[in-house]
Amino acid sequence: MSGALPQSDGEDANIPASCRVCGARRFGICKALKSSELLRLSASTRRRKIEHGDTISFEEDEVVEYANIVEGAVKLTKILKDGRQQIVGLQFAPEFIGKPFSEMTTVSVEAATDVEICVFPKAEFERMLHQEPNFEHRLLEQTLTQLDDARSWMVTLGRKTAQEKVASFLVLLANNLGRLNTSGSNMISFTLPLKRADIADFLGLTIETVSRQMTRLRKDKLIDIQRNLDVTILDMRRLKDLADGN
Amino acid sequence: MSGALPQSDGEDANIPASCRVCGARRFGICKALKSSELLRLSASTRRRKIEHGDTISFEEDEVVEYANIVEGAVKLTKILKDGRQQIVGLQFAPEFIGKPFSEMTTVSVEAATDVEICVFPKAEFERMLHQEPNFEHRLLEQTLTQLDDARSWMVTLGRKTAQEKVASFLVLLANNLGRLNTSGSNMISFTLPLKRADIADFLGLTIETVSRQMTRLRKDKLIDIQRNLDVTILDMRRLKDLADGN
DNA sequence: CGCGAAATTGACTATATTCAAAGCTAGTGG
DNA sequence: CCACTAGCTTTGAATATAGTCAATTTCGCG
Repeated sequence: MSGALPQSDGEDANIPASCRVCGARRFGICKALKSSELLRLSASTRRRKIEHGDTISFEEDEVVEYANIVEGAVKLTKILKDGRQQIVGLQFAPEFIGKPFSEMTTVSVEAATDVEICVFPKAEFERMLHQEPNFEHRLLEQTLTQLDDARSWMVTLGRKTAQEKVASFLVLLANNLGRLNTSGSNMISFTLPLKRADIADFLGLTIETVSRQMTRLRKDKLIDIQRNLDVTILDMRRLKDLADGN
Repeated sequence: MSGALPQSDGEDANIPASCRVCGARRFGICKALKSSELLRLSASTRRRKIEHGDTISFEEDEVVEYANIVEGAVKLTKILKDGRQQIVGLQFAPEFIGKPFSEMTTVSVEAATDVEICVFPKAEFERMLHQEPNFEHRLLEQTLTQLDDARSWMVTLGRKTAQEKVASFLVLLANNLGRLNTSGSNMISFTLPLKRADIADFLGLTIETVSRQMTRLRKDKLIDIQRNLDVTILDMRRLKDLADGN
């Protein structure tokens, strides 16, 4: 059946059905795989849906599988013994989740929105990495990007004011989730994938401080918020300047 | 000549002389190279000494070469336009410096101590990565470790008090530079590779706050400091607990 | 409509910053 | 060898920013 139909995108007709619409195949690590390899890997993968708020794996869990995010956003968190928490990363489709070549994870992974992931068993994934240098190369590139992101965020955590932190957060989301507003102007809209408590944990602030800064940005006409979670950025230029400390 | 002598460590006698005593060969990315490959790579490398305080490469420089740290410690920094600065990483021998597969760097690299590095030209290094999957694998492992380190430090920056930050910094140094004190007790000593201003930039604090917390740790008999830069940790257990927020 | 969770707002407090002054330390030259 | 300087570091006092605690308001959902 698949062989008879013309492929709209001109790609190999043999790629697995579940991969065909998967962003990870086009922009994630699976891009490095040939169709035959994709087919083989997909034989041992499975899709899993995770509800918003559920934990995918706990800090210091044993590593037993890896995954690509197919849909949604996840947060990576670390906690101190007394409960203080820090979100150390937000990841969106089609990024890779997991800590290859390790026995233990060092972060908790939690679904920030409703999430769909494509799960690889540890052994099969690592075999694939070993056999296909391009695959590992791709993973290296993603890891380098994540390292860059982490270091940029360190500047936010260490050196920015509460106001600048909140602005930085909104700019980050706009870049990852933002859609041009239907009104046709250059306003950008998105739905917050995190509640205030999580935003606070991401920014190293308290809920109250986040709330106050949001209010201030609203009063300054940089953003608009509807029902606590739908954000419209009214002036991206000024918001970016604020985020960058100008 | 080299062939006639028995090798004390039983290793291939053909490794380049400069690599023979280099920590990167045993613990860094060069560990992944066979002696023939090491020989080839070393043909295009050169050693360079950099004085404490000198900048090795600037943020947003074009990437033209990579390097291994042979001796000493370097700091990776990012700055905001108004001059606020954040150190986003400290690296010690035999770690790798550089941003592979990129046009531009995203951090400044500066010698924290007097430093010796082993420089690879961009093209040759990337060719080696491409030809030798083990080499790239090793780089991936180092990058994953750096990502982990960065994320751990994000907790320090976002969620710890000034006191805990300074304790965390001292524990970090003890792990990387510490030597058991000559007195034979379980005290650990090292020389600070950073002055107060840099420590402040690493911890997201001011000079004065760092100084006050150091004084407090000294008064609490957790550490001792001689001549502003020689630190002895008197009670590692308590210092670690403090750093971890217990 | 009414309930519980989440977010906002207000008043007060604490922690770290800022500004200012004085103390060390290492290196230089008399 | 000592005095002097320049650059760091420490210390102190006042201030500001974000945190804490508490009260309301808003939102989402049965």
